[in-house]
Amino acid sequence: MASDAPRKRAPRGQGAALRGEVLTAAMDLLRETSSEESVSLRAVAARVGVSVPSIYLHFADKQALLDAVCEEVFEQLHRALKEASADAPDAFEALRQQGMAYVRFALANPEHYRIVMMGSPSGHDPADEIASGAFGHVLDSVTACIGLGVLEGDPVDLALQLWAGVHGIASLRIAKPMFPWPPLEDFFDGTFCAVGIGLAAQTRIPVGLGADEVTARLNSLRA
Amino acid sequence: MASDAPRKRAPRGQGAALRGEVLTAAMDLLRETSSEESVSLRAVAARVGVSVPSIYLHFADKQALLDAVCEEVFEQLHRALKEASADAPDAFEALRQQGMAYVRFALANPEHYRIVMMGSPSGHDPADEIASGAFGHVLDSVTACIGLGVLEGDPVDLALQLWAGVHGIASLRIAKPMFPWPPLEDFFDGTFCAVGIGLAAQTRIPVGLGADEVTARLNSLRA
DNA sequence: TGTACATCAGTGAACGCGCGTTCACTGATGTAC
DNA sequence: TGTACATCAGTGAACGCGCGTTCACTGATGTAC
Repeated sequence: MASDAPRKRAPRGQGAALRGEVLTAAMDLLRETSSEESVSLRAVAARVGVSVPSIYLHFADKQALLDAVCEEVFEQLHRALKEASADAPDAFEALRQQGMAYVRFALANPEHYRIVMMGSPSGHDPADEIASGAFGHVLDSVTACIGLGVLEGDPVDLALQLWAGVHGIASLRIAKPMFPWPPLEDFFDGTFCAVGIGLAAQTRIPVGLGADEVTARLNSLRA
Repeated sequence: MASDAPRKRAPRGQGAALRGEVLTAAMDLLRETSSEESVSLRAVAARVGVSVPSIYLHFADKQALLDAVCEEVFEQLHRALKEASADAPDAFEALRQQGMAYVRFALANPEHYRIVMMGSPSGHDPADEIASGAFGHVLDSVTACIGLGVLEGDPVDLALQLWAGVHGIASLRIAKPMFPWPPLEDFFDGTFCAVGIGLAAQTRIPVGLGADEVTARLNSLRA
C-alpha cells in the first residue's frame, strides 16, 4: 500500500504539504477498506509513511481530521453535481442529471457518502453544513423548474421530497449491496420520473376513498 | 439506571431467563444512548446487574448478541407493520398505513433502525434476512394492489421503489435530525401519494423532450 | 567566510483507557443412595 | 432421615489489543553577525 521509498522530509516552508498527504491518505483508506473504523491515526500515518504524532502538527485531533474529510467529500460531491448539470438543456434535465450524479457519486464512494449522510448525528456536525450545501443545490434546480412551469408548489417541500428520494435509493443500495437490485440508471430514472410526475400532479389521494375510486382516479392518469 | 436491588440468582431450571434480560438490556441501552458504540458487554452486564462473563452463558460472543438484537428489532417492525394494516379497508390503504408505520417505527427507534437498515454490510449479515422480510411485507401489499387494479407493472420493481422511498424519508431524518423537516405524517403522505401517482401513471418522461413539452405533459396531469 | 543560533519538520517511547474474551473458581440446590 | 455428589448459575481476576494522545527529543537548514 504505502510506497516503499521512505518519505522525504519536507523542505523548510513546505511543512503544510503533509496536511494534504494525510487528508488524501484518510480518503484513500476510507475507499479501500470501506470502513470508517479502519481509519485510525496509526493506519493513516503508516500510509503516509510518517509517525503518528506528525498528524497532530496539522490536525488538532482525530475529529478534526474526520471533519476535514467530510469537507473534502462535500467538495467532490458538489463538483460532481455541478459538472453533471452543466450541459443540461433545461432545468428539468438539470434536475434529472443532478439526481443521477448524486446517486452515482454515493455508490462510487459508499463509505464517503456514509460518513457525511448516514452517520450518527453529532453535536457540532460539520456534515450538517454539507447536507445544507447539497440541499441548496437541489433547491436551486427545483426553483428553476418552478420558474419554467415544470413543477409547482413549495420549492423547499419539493426539494426535500426529491432529496429523500435519491438518498433512499443510494443509501439502501449501500447498506444492502447483496440485495438483487435492478440496474442503477434505469431504477433511478424510474423513481425520478414517478416522483416528478407525482409531484407535478399536485394532488393527494384522500384517505378512505375506497379502492374503486382510487383505481378510477389513478386510471385517469395512465397513458 | 440499573435497579438498586442486587439481582437474585435464577432458580435451578431458569438460567435461560438471563438471556432475555440481557437482550432487553441491549435493546434499552440502544434506545437510551442512541449509539451502537455504547452497547458494550460491560454496559449490558452492568445494566442487568450481572458479571460480564455471564453473558457468555447465553451468547457465543458479542456478535451473537447483536444478531439477536437485530432479530428482535425485525420482529417488532414486523408486528408494527402487521398491526398498522390490519384494519385497512383495501390494499391501497394497507400500503399507505404500512408505509406510515414503517417510517414511524424507524423514527421512534432510530438506533434500532440504524443497525438493521443503515449499518455497514457484513459478510453473514443477518440484517439481510431482516431486510428481505420487511421487503416481503411491502411486496405482498404491492401485489395485492396490482390485483385490485390500483397499481400496474412488475411488483418487485414497484416494491423496491416504495421501499427506497420510505427508507429515504426515515433514514435521512434519522441522520439529519437538526434539519428543518416538515411534520412527519404530512411529509410522508405527500411523498406516498406522489410516488403512488407517479408509479400508477406507468410512464416515463423521455430525455431530451424539451422543457415546453415536459411542461405540457405534466400539465395534463394536474387536477 | 565562518560560526552560533533559532526555527522547523518530524520522531520514539510511553501513557491510560475501554474493549472482548478466557479461565479457574464458588456456592447454592436438587437428587441418589 | 442423613449425607455425598453432580449440576447449575454465576463470579473475579486477568489477558492482550488497538486506540487517541502527550512529551521530551532530534537533527537538518536557513539566517544573523
